[in-house]
Amino acid sequence: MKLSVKSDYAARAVLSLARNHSKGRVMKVEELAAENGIPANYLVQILIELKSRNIVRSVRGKEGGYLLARLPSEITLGQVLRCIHGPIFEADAASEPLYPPELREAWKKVQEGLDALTDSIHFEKLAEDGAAKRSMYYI
Amino acid sequence: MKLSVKSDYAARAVLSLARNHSKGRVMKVEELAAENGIPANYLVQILIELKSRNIVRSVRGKEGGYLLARLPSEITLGQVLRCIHGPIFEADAASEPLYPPELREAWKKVQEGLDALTDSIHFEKLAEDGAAKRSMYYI
DNA sequence: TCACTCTTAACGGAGAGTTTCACGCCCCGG
DNA sequence: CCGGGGCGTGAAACTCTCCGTTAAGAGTGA
Repeated sequence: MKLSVKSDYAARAVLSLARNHSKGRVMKVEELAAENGIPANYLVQILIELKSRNIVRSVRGKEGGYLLARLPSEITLGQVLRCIHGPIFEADAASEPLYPPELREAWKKVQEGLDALTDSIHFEKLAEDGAAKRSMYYI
Repeated sequence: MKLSVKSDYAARAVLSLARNHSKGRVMKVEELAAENGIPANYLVQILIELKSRNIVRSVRGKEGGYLLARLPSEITLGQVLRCIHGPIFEADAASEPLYPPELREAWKKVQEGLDALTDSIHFEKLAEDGAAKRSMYYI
């Protein structure tokens, strides 16, 4: 099972926005794309999905761009992943009537555990970690 | 992110084998396939992968078939998933030099957590749960 | 030898994921 | 009020993995 590029792009974009959140600066799509090596036109679609889930916010017109819709401490990796991929561990065959119930429960348990795990990682911490690591080079 | 049918098939097949493990009975591919609604010819490929990872064992010739290679208590859902899918949460872009290290670590943390979670579910328990649930209908 | 089973490799359709393109819309400054 | 610079949206093209099928090979017991 591979983490799709799309959710990786989404996570990187949100991280970039989290870094600039304290400055209150809006970031253009081009900026986000160049900074993370993401195709700009693809990133637009991702940002729209993130916006519909109230993770980012957009400002139109000249001087427009994107910023976080909420505090970095309120945005988790799990929210971003579920926004892009829906339920993270979904066995669609599990709805069949003759499907072994014990397995269905096992999948559900994994799903819930994964949700809890990814929701424990929020972007405030990620942005801080990145800043700390980067500042070490200046000591 | 969807659980692929392939790993679902694998889990169901191993579960069937776990149920019959105490009886020491071998199961033919056709049997496993019919019992779980899996295309037989596809299941063969899955069983071969499971065999190469020492999860199941095969007996050739007439009266041949498949059985577990180890005790049901020693086989976990995580082993089956990793056998089919490799590392469960792999961000291949994470090896790029300019990739944010804090994100790379976050993915790693998720991966390790998921491995621990899926390895905590072994097939002995699953088979018991299924048997208990089925016996309730006979009370 | 024959019947039965697993073993292995190769093929192709279907569908999702990725990327690009074109055009419409909205807001601000002049 | 109008035009440029940004976002918004949908659709087409392309790639690639997944899923399933087919067919020929090889081991085992009767």
